[in-house]
Amino acid sequence: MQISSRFTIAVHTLLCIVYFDGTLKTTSNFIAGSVGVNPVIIRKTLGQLKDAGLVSVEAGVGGASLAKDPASITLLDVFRATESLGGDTLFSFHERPNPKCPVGRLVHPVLDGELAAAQAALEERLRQTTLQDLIERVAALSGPAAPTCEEGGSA
Amino acid sequence: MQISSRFTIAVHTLLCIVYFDGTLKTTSNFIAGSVGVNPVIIRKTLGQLKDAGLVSVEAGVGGASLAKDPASITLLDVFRATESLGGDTLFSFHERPNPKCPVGRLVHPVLDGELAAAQAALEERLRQTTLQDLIERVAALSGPAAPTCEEGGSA
DNA sequence: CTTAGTTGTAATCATAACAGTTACAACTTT
DNA sequence: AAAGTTGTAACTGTTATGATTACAACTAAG
Repeated sequence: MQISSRFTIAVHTLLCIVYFDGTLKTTSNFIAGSVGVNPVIIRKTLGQLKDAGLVSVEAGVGGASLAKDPASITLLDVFRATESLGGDTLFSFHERPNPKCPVGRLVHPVLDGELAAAQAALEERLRQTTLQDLIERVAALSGPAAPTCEEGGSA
Repeated sequence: MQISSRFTIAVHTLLCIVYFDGTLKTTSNFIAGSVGVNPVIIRKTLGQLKDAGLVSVEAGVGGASLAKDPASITLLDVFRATESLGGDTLFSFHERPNPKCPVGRLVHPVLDGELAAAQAALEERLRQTTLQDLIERVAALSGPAAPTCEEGGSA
């Protein structure tokens, strides 16, 4: 089972907001055109990012902007904002191990720590990359051209 | 989105096979009683573990046994055997980033490496724990009592 | 004040994955 | 031949995802 695309959609959304900052109004429709998904998906994503304190969205007029320094937003922040594990761990566990069996009784004590450590390793790696890192790579690769974006490119 | 419970079910299955080795025949029905799931789920899990070369299953007579030294089976082996990402990565990516947009064009080159690194960190941590490690903890916690298992404990 | 554009959210729909369950052919030992 | 087991197919129910439509609330511009 894969981790949902909400995470990469959210990163893409943030990159749009930063990349086009000051030149274009980043509405949900515009971002949806760059990401290639329905605008409602972007609105929900922006809602999650807003709840996490990463962006602020202009009601009515439209357009989103960063609420924090891009150097202080890590991929882990985005991951946690969008992959709502909400109290749950990344790994799901079968729910009814038999308490009358030694293995069933001990599988949680024996395995939980390992699963938590693996999740922690993933999250630690995500924490090492910031939005600033990513936007610098985009800027380096996209060159000095003015930031523009034709919508409806591949639908 | 969580990683499916197939992984922990498979680990539980392997622990049963090792723990009851030589004392009880570990059929899919028996293992299902310890894990707390339907026997067909165990058969499918055993099929995946067999395909990965981790266990061998006796057709007809019933019962499964390890095909390798427990010290040489890591959680990563089990993870790859059961979470059939089959060519795919752990993170799923939105499928239609707009190639006419700089961000849409560069989101893959910029982000793919980070996602791969995060997945590698998770897998590297899983690789550090062997089935031998886990079974030793079970043995230590379960004490010297003879290995038995009453089925149907919590269903 | 009206209009246009946008956000936030609800409601539906289709699809896919998962897990439970039943059923049954094929196989092995007794 | 009989009993027990595996491997697999088929069907069901549940959950998550993503697409889509619709609409009330909001803001700025004219």
